[in-house]
Amino acid sequence: MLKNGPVPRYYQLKEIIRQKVTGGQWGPGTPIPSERELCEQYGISRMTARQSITELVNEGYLYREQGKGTFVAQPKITQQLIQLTGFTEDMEARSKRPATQVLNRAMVPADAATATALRIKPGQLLFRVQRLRLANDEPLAVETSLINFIGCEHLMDEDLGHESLYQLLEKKYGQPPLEADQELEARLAGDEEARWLKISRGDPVLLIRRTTYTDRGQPLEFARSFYRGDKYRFYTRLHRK
Amino acid sequence: MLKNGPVPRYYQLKEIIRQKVTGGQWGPGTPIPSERELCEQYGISRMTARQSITELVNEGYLYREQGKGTFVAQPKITQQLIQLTGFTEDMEARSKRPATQVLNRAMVPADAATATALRIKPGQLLFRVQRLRLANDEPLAVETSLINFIGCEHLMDEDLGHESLYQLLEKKYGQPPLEADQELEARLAGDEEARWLKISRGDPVLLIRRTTYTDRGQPLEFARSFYRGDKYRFYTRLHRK
DNA sequence: TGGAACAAGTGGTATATACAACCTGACCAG
DNA sequence: CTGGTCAGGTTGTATATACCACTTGTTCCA
Repeated sequence: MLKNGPVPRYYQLKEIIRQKVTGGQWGPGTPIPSERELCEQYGISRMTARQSITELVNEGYLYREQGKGTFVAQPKITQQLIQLTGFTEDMEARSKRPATQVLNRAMVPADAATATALRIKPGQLLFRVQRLRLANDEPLAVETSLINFIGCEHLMDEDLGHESLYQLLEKKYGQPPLEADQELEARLAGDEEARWLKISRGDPVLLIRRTTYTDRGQPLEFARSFYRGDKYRFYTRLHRK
Repeated sequence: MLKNGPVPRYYQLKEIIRQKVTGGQWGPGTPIPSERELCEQYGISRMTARQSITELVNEGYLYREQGKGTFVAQPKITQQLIQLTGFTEDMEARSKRPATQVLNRAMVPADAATATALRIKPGQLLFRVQRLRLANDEPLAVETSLINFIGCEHLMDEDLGHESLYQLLEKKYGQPPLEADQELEARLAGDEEARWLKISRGDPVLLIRRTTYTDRGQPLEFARSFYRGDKYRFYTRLHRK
């Protein structure tokens, strides 16, 4: 019997089911209890149980077959790695020790490419920070972020060597990053990248351009990163239709 | 007033709203009619209207704010390009003329890495096809696909130079690809890739490893592709939480 | 003038109910 | 043995209703 409290019932049930799936209690391919059974077991209505299941289906944990039932999906390999994360969270998911070195920061006017990505007029003042990213004390990437929101100039006073930019944006500035579009490209390292990443000119690097959006779909950040090709792989998941 | 017919009402309303959003009739940031207004306008219940809106929110067209309303989101740049597509569909979305040249095909036993990706035992017979992919008559990628499902040996008889592998799997073999996990890595071209792609050894290439799953989460295909770094960018979208 | 209280609007959660569409197995007639 | 029908299970769609949580504007009192 689920309790009426601060946590919605559909969410309580969702977590119970997710536990059984990720905990291996219900293996891949096995049918979960039918919607009507769940109603009765947990003393909730069918529509509520359906909401729990629907969200888990959208998240890829379950799949439905009309007339037959709802089943546990095969777990995906990259389940953990396709979320929008800052560098710090990304490294922790890969069990590496992250570190950051701020190379420089300034308020700068937007150039044409940046203005297009952020959907603003060229020349508008943005906060720019360039950071060297390390994993287990080795340079892994060099990243240039441009941030645009009302009040972004206060970022000049933050300690971005130790505080997560995304955490700051969310908790302190009320600008939670929700989604990002990314473009990936294979390149050869130029002199500048090679120097920072401690590799040779002509070594392979992964160039990632990222535009980050808030929950309103408003562009918040445009970033350009060079990752060492020999030390970094990018994971993603694609969906049909 | 929505009709009761083969198309569900929630889906009819969903398409109506999507049209107004993508057609520019409702610009970004503008509020759409409230759920209660939509009920009345279209003669449906609130839960039905909610289902339409919920799906559009999940697809990124709208966003909700409790107590305020539902609004049109800013359109994303890569909206078209982040779906799971075969090479042919991918090129069409980029307005390039795709072509394919089958280099070889065979039934081969799975090696260790492939067996892990496809979750099968090493040594199991798989269908393998290696194809050169061209865009506007220029070599763009060389791709090796390994396919595993019961009956995959019949693929030996198909004309994969002109027929889409994904279309075949879906329409003729009842194995619709639904999702894929991908790994991307920047590399330097080796002699073999360089020869096929008409580039030089040491030029940058994007190595993509892809595992494709059916709607049951069953691994269906494991593919390894080398894309010319100077002619191809990969797009993706990330979500928080 | 300031602030508290209230009302009306929004989306969020939840219930109870009904029928349609689809799948499976059991049963029966030919 | 084959094929059709039917019953009983499943998910899919849809309605009507209720209350909660949150936002905004107004009203009114101190």
